[in-house]
Amino acid sequence: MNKTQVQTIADIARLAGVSKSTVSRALNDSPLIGDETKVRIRQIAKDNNFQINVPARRLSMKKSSTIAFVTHAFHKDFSVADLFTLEILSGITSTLYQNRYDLLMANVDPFDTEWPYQYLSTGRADGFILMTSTRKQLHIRTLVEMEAPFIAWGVPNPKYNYCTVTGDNFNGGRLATEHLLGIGRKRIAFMGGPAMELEVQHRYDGYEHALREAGFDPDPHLVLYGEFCSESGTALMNQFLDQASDLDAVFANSDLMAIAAMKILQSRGRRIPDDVAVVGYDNLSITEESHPPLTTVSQNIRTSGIMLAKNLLQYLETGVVINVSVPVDLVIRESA
Amino acid sequence: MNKTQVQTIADIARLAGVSKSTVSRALNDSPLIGDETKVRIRQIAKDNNFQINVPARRLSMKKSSTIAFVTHAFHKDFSVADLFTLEILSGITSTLYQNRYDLLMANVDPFDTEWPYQYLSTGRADGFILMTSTRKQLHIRTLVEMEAPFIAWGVPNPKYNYCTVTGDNFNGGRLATEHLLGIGRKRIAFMGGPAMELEVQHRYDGYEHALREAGFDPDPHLVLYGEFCSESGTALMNQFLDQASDLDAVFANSDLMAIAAMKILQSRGRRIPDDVAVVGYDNLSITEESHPPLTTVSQNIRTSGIMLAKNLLQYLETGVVINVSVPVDLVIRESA
DNA sequence: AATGATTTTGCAACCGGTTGCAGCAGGATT
DNA sequence: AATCCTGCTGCAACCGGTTGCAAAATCATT
Repeated sequence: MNKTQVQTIADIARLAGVSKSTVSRALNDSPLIGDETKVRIRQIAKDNNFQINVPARRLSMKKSSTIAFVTHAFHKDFSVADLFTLEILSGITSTLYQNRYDLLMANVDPFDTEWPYQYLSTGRADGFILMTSTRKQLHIRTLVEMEAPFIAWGVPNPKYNYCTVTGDNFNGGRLATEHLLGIGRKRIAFMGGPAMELEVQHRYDGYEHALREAGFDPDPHLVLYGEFCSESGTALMNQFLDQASDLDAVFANSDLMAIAAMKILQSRGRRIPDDVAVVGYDNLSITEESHPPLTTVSQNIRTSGIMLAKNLLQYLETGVVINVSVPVDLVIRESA
Repeated sequence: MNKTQVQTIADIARLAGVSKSTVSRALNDSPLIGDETKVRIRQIAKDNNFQINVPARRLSMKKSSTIAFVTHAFHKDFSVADLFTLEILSGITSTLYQNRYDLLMANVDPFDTEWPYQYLSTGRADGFILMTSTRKQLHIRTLVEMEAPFIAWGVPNPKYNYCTVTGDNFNGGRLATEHLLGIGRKRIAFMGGPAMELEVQHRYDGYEHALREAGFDPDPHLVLYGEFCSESGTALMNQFLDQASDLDAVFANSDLMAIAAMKILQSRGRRIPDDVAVVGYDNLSITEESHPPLTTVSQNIRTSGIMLAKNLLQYLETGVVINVSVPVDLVIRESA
């Protein structure tokens, strides 16, 4: 494809009248090579559109410079439910690109516990960004026991020591609830994600904290748990309306849940935010276009993506485990 | 990470009492190796969780077994506008996985025309799946002139010979329009994507054909062009209502446009489908949850993803250029 | 001019897998 | 018994880049 005859360091060496090792060192900016030689060699490489052979380099360096992005696509197709995953990819891909790393999409069978070997032992990836929620704890245990380098989105499992990036869930719960209280709502429903998830628990803690600070006791009839998806939003909103029809606000643990909830509310004759104010979570791009546009807790998705990539590369380099809690903000639109 | 001492073919060779070449041939099922030897070596490899070193293999084979997925993330973050790209990834990743290929996410500066070298000349990727619509024709020209292996989603540019997968756009336009005519609509708006895109032109052709078959002339006031995104859907719907308020149906060139259009219709007092029937395009996962659920032309996204991957691998192997038109179906929900 | 120190560059082995060709062992044929 | 043929396995070179250590070149000092 590159029609010139210059394809290897040996070719450049021939043109420059030096040895391969000199060319390699010059291109890698080694202090062992004199400046005049270095400049001359680099100019020859540039003039000939020379590109280093990456498999050869990876072999000799014993390093793939590739990160595997672990999703659930193996057992369930991508859909709007994965919009958070898509949006966080922007920060990840751009950061890895800047650090000259590749990002590969890892298909992982959720019932397979040997899959990291297929990436690490083969030299296809140096580490993993764990994004899937399908059997996440199993994957985390697998990776930890295998001492495989990885970082996960979400609250760290206190049983293990590994890198994570999460949003400030407590504060998110608090901000959302304070806002709803601040606009005069009193019967605020907590539409939770999976109850076993720590971030859901922390968001509940923030919600409860804000209520108590305002002199309210949480009402168990106003607390339901599901999944972070539209279907749950629909089901839980219907259930809320059946068991606590006097609710005047909903704090949903995801935008998808919130938007689905709004549709149910509207279809059952409630006006948003007049009759029921709604707050979501994440600040996905769809929130600007929802009907009405959704007030939501922003997880600073791009920043979180950047942190996921940066901290994994940091871990690969230094072995230092970092757990980051990214600040959240409340983005006020029309639904609350 | 793999704590056993067995990490290379040389290690397996030592355990089996044979040479490296015998092990390599046995693992690769070469007919030169006797069955008894082959079985024995494979058992040893399995017992020791042996994994071949992929950089070494790629170096010696001069083949990366990696496909680069070209998106626009370099200059614009991922958002719901990229939901089609996300959903088509499922078919792509699973097909590449089955064929033992990796998929890497390629960040490409839309103003850069040298980017394929960074993947091909370096041996990081064997070919590209071109998904971005940002400066797509420039990328196509770049790849063609460079004789780089690639496949693109969309109608082929007749100036060049390269692999493509597209939906049957003419038929899609026809099906949507026939359906609207069949439920008694007469003033059907065509909400087009970018006017210069061939698939948009073909969808218009199908729309026009269906109208003429039913004895109608297309009304220029009922035809507007924009982009395949929500913002365009909003703007064009407003414009339609201003210039052709008597329209009784809309055929939008994407689900995102259609859903945005429905919101505008509803906000201006029109009932869907009573007053205005709406048909979208793609059959993204959000169409099930739109309000009302959207009738849409399905592009069989998963099948299209599978074809993209399969046909690129076929091209890499045989050099045969394949242009595929995937059949579309009309998925009838509540909006029309 | 000789010697020592420093700087610069080259040699060649290695990273791990693949494979063309040679060599060996065993069986068949003369 | 000798020879030939076939099947099986091993040798070692290669793929392209990196780098420890040695050698060569240059500069400074005596």
